[in-house]
Amino acid sequence: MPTSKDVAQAAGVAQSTVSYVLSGKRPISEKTRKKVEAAIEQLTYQPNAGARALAGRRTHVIGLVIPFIPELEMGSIMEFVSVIASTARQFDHDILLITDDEGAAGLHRVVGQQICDGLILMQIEDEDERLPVARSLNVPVVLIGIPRDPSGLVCIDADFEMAGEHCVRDLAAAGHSVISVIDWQPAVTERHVNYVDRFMHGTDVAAQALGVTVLHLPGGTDRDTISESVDKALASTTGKPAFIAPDRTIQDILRRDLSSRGLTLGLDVSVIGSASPTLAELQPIPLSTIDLRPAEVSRQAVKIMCQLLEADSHGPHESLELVPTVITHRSSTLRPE
Amino acid sequence: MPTSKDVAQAAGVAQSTVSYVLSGKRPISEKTRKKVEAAIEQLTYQPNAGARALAGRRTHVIGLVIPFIPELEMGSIMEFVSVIASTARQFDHDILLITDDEGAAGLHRVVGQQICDGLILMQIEDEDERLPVARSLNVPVVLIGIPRDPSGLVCIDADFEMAGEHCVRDLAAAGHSVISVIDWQPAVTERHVNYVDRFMHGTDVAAQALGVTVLHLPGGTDRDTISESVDKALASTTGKPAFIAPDRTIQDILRRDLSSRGLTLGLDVSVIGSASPTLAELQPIPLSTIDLRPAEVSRQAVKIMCQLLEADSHGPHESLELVPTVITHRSSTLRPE
DNA sequence: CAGCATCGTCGATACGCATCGATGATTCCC
DNA sequence: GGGAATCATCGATGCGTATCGACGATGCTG
Repeated sequence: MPTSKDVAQAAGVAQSTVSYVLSGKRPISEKTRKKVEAAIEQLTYQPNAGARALAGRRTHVIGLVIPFIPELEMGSIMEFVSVIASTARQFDHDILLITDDEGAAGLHRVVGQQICDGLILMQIEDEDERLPVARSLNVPVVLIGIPRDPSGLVCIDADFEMAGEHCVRDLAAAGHSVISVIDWQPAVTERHVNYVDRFMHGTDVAAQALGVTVLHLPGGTDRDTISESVDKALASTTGKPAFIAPDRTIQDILRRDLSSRGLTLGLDVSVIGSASPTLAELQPIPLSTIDLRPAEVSRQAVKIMCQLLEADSHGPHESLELVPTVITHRSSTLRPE
Repeated sequence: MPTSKDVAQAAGVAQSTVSYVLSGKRPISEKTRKKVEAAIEQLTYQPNAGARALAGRRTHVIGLVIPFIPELEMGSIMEFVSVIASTARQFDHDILLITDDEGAAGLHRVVGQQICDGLILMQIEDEDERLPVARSLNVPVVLIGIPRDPSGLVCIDADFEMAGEHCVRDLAAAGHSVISVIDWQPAVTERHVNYVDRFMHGTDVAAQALGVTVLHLPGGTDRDTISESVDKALASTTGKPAFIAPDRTIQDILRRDLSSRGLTLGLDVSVIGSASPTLAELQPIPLSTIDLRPAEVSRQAVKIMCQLLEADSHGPHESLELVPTVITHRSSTLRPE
């Protein structure tokens, strides 16, 4: 592997000059720059990351802490991971994967060994054991999700409250006076991620404002739970029923349950679910969805991280950003009157 | 951050002694070791990764190249990623994420900058453009998947041929004389990953050996394609029909199609699909599955990589490992006679 | 044309660790 | 009990880059 010294020699300049050509931190004459660039090209020189980190005190690596095999929702997690990684590259950084089975020790490790310049944490719980660590580390930390006490932390998430509001508003506009919200599955609610509460709160706020009724019903991944919830919903509804099922697994089960009762989506009943546009279109009856913008949340998370890194701010920061959600009408909801 | 020099000072020894205590590459007296370990503990010393990489010419990082948002199968990819990351930790390595939108240039980059000691590539296609690069890099590369020409490469994958064979054998044993194999969805087959061919070949081999008939039918993510395939299958079957649907998306559609025709799984018709045990059990009729062992494939990939790294073998290697698949009977297949 | 600021480049040093050769301290054997 | 072999430790050096101070060259001002 060629070093910057080799490049310097080939270009007939000092090693430091090569460094300055690369960083642009000092003026270099056009002539010298050309010579150096030619030498770099010819030797296919690439700076050594270890040496750069050692001398420059910057690794250009961001640690991403991913949840430990939650067995469910792997697909949506992958979307975050994938977008985070490619966005990081746009900011000239790489992503190091840290699995959550290392726990808080993992955070201390990568920061202590200076493998990473900063950390992005996913799947933040209400009372997350990683929070005290996040606050005490002297590197920037960005949370995807919002804990109960976000003080001293930098958080970003989809605006679940807005999402809940939008769903109710739209269904109310379509003429529904009773709207049933199916909860996320137990595996999610047990994890005490508070986006569930935020979503529910949004539905309540909208309901109150519009004078419609919102029913909160239990979710589950078995048919029976959903079936019971649908029973309850139908029993308390006069007029055509409406459902909001933000959990992807549940919306599948719900749709099947409704059609087995002979109810046609978009005709006898409205359903708003959550899915990528592609998947939503693929359904026999294209699904109206609330898009929680995972890609945009991921991009913002990386962007915020890189801003913090640039600001070189070791002191604690605090901010909270909510990404607006988008509701899309397809065929599974009644048309507004 | 404390350095090994600080530790040495605190313990009253030379810096090199601290290094030897940590690496164990030279004998150290019990007494000295204790002193050094105490100092490390007290200062919460952690070696600087950059310096270590620079001096030791080893980063302890493995690059993982993940496919670029294929929009489908994200869930299963995440399972690979997750297991690879935690297995790597067991071998004292970390995982750096490289998204495939960087293409071959990304490989050159991470190797050239010496960010990684080796690379694991996923989702290998028959004629993958990354193969020439993989062969020419002077770091170990492990492929998950098998290209058309695996010469000079280290490959690992599930034994799809065995999987195909097993499925047919089991259905034949259950009394089926005509067995329909539904192809993967076009999004997969268009990618020219050859596990599809290997699986199909396995089914043919078993069919020939057992004297049963195997029908290969097109797959798709829309109802109509599957429905047509089922029509064809039923038309050519005397006795009870049997289906093999290794594509996860397709098996869902297939199951629904069959029940809409009034056929009960495990009673009127056999279906073998592919799913994690958890998901398979969750179905209304628990699904008999062929397990393609993604976790085991991931573990092996990391293990092989670490062996190559240990052997310090820069020269090209060549090997091919197939992980045995496991077939599990649940209720969606007829019982053997 | 002397004096001074500006520009472009160089040499030296630091970053933190691994490793090699050397050196003193022990132990062993005849 | 003296020389060889072994053991435990130290000091010095190198890994490749970033950065700082210094310095010669150039341009400008009065």
